[in-house]
Amino acid sequence: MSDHVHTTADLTKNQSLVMGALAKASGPLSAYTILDELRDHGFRAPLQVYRALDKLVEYGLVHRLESLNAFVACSHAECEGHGQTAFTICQSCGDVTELADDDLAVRLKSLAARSGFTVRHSTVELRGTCRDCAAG
Amino acid sequence: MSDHVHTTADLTKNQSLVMGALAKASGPLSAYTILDELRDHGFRAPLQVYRALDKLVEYGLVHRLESLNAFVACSHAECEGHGQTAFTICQSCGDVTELADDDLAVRLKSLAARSGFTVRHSTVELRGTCRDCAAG
DNA sequence: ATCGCACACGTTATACCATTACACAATCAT
DNA sequence: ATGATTGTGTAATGGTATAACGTGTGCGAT
Ligand SMILES: [Zn+2]
Ligand SMILES: [Zn+2]
Ligand SMILES: [Zn+2]
Ligand SMILES: [Zn+2]
Repeated sequence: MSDHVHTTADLTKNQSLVMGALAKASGPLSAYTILDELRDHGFRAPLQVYRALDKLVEYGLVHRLESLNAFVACSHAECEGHGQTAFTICQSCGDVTELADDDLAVRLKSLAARSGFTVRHSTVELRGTCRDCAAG
Repeated sequence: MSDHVHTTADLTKNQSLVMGALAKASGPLSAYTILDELRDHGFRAPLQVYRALDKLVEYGLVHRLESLNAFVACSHAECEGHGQTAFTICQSCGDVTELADDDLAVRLKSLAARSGFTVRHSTVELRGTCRDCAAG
C-alpha cells in the first residue's frame, strides 16, 4: 500500500467526501469550512476532516497552504504526483494558482545542500497581484 | 518615518521587548511563548505581542515562519534589509536556518511573471534534515 | 477459530493561534 | 487648541489543530 499511487478510487468514505468538497471548490478551503459543508453527510467534528486531509496530503492529492491555513486540491491530480509545486496567492482577489516547475525544485534542493541540508518537502507561496487585478 | 530604515534603536518599548526576546532566543518563538516570557515586564495580553510583531515584521527585523506559526529574528538585521529569504527547518532537531539568495528571488519573480503575477512577498520554507541530524 | 494487529472512525474536551471592539494616552501638523 | 495618527491596555471572541479515549472492521499468524 505504501508504494501505491493513490487515486480518488482508493479513498475511504470520509477521504472521498473531503476530496469531493475540495475538488468542486473554486479555491482553497479551511478545514472548518469543509466540516460545515459535510455536516449533511454526517460529519460532526474537526478531527474527521483533519484525519482525511492528512491522508490526502500524504497521497499528494491535496496541498496545504501554510500562509492561509487552508487546503486545495492538486491541479495535477490526474497525472502522476509531482515533487515540487509553488503557489501564487493574489492579495486582491484571493485567487490561488498552482505552478509546477521542476527546475525550481532542483534549485531549492541545491541551495539547501550548500549548508548540508536535505530537503524532504518545500513550501513556496508567493503573495502579490494577479494579472486580472493588475489590469483592472 | 515611512521611508526610514528601522533599527533596534527606533523601536517603542513593547517592540524592543519583543525584539529582545526573539534576539536572545536560539530559534523561532510563538507569539504566546513571547507573551509568557514578557509577563514580568508587564505584558498581559496576546495583542501586545501581535502588535509589536506586526511592526517588527514590517520593518524587516523579524520573519514569520508560516509553517510553524512562529517568529524569528532576522539573521541579517545588522545589514540592510534583504528582499528574499528562505528557511530550512529540520524536522528532527527543530533547527531553523535563514538562507539568503538573491538569485532565488529573481527566479521566483520570473516564474510568477510567466502567468502575469507580480510578487510582493514570498514564503520559502524547506523542511527536511539538517547536516548534524543526517550525520548522527 | 481466535488472537493480535493495523487502520479507519466517532466523540468529547482541550490546547493553541489570532483578531475584534472599545477606551485611553502621547505625539505631531495645522 | 484641534484633529489626525500612532501606540497602548483590557476583555471578549473567533479560528485552527490536537489529545485522549473508545469502537468497529479487516486480515494475517497462530
Ligand atoms: Zn499539485
Ligand atoms: Zn487577483
Ligand atoms: Zn532576514
Ligand atoms: Zn537537525
